[in-house]
Amino acid sequence: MRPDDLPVIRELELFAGMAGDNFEEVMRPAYLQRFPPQVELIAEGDAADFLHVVVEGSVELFAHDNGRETTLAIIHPVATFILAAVLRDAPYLMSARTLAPSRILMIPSENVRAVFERDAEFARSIVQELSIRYRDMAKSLKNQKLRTSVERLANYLLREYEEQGTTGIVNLAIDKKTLAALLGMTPENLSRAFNTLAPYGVIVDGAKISLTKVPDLRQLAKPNPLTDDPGT
Amino acid sequence: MRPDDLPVIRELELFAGMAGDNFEEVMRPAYLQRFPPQVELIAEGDAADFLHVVVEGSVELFAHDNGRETTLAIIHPVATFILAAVLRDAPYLMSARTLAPSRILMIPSENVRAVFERDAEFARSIVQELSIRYRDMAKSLKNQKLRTSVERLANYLLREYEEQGTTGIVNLAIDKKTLAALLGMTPENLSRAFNTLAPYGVIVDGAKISLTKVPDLRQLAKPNPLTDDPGT
DNA sequence: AAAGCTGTTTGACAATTATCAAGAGGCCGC
DNA sequence: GCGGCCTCTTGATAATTGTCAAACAGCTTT
Repeated sequence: MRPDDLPVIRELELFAGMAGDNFEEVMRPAYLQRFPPQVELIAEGDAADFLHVVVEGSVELFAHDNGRETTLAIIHPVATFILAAVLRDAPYLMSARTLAPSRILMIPSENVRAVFERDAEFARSIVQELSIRYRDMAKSLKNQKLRTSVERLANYLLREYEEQGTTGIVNLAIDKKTLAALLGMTPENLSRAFNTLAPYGVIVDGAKISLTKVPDLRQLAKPNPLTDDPGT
Repeated sequence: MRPDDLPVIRELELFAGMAGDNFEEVMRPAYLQRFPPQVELIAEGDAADFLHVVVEGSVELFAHDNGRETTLAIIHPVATFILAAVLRDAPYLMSARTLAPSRILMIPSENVRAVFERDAEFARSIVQELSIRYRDMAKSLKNQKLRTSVERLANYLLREYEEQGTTGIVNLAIDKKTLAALLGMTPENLSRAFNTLAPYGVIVDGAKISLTKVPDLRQLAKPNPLTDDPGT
């Protein structure tokens, strides 16, 4: 592991409060690895041997059932994934693959659990992280059950619009195919959903989306903090 | 609170391991209240002032968006709900209403958080509970995104079949209307989904469902522990 | 430049799901 | 008993979403 990576990880809310010694102990057996895109890091059903941290790049969490596949979340640096499986020592419910060239920190689960047992501050952080993740998952379920595909796309665009600084341009960081899976629709339908949004000022040019009538779009999307705001 | 209620609550995995003094402290300011059916206990957006425990009866967690409503979970005794909001001191993402006459224990959030800070065993239990809830939510999302409504119904019936002791009879504990909302469909469609399952040995008589061809039903439903098994 | 590949888009069509309207059946109060 | 109310079901229809096939653009490889 590069020495200049540690501080970045230390800044992660999950690790920020823990005692120095314990941080050392968690990190000593960890290793940081570089992966090309489209590498499957974990597969659903596998034992949760490592807590993963996306240090650089991005990771897609997806799952299968019935021969179908869907995307459940996209993880951007710096964040952990599959924390719940690690804490319960249970099989992963999702698979994960890199979307971009990525550097992934892998911490053996037993070390995470060991330090959790004796570092109260770390335990507190874990609870906060888990609560956020639970709530994000609840929001995703509401989004999926209560909205049509066009509404989901509209709200996604508005969220990205805010996160990317409310310039009129939203850059899609992921493939349209992956976006379709994340939004719970087929790529064909995503394409049509973009067309449906054209009268609301949504202009598509590859991965570059212009939003020229944000108020109109907002009226259609009816964004709701209790469904949309991530990380609260 | 009745004296004979405390032991039941103490048995809850969440409270089982905590020190006696701390259990006292959490319970002293708590109160146990009786509610008739269809009482709204909390509303989404409200501040999380109390951790709720269903001691008797049952509670539906539901949410709104866009004028539509959906059911996210049904809570049976003895279990907590809205733990994540309490821990984060954040607004509830879901509303809750009693389905049956119920007794609900309400513990002030600050007491939960206070004891969490100093009882390591309690903290451990909270992490386990949160992890389970997170994973249940992830399973619900997979269920919703990867399956058709008929498949969701078939898997629901098979889960109830197992939980109710694999006699050929499954008793629906909830309204068909509520079941429809839980499974993410309209009541009309639930009715039709039952008809679709008739050739697979599903015979409906009010709330009493007979399953006469479980292997056939299983072949249709293709149940998957990573989507269906609750509480793991 | 041609061929092949991937991602995306479009069209035609089918399956799924929702909506609206109406009716059947059970339950309760009067 | 009767009417009203509720849940549930059924039918007709519409909206939404998915599937299949084809075409195209942007790439890279040869």
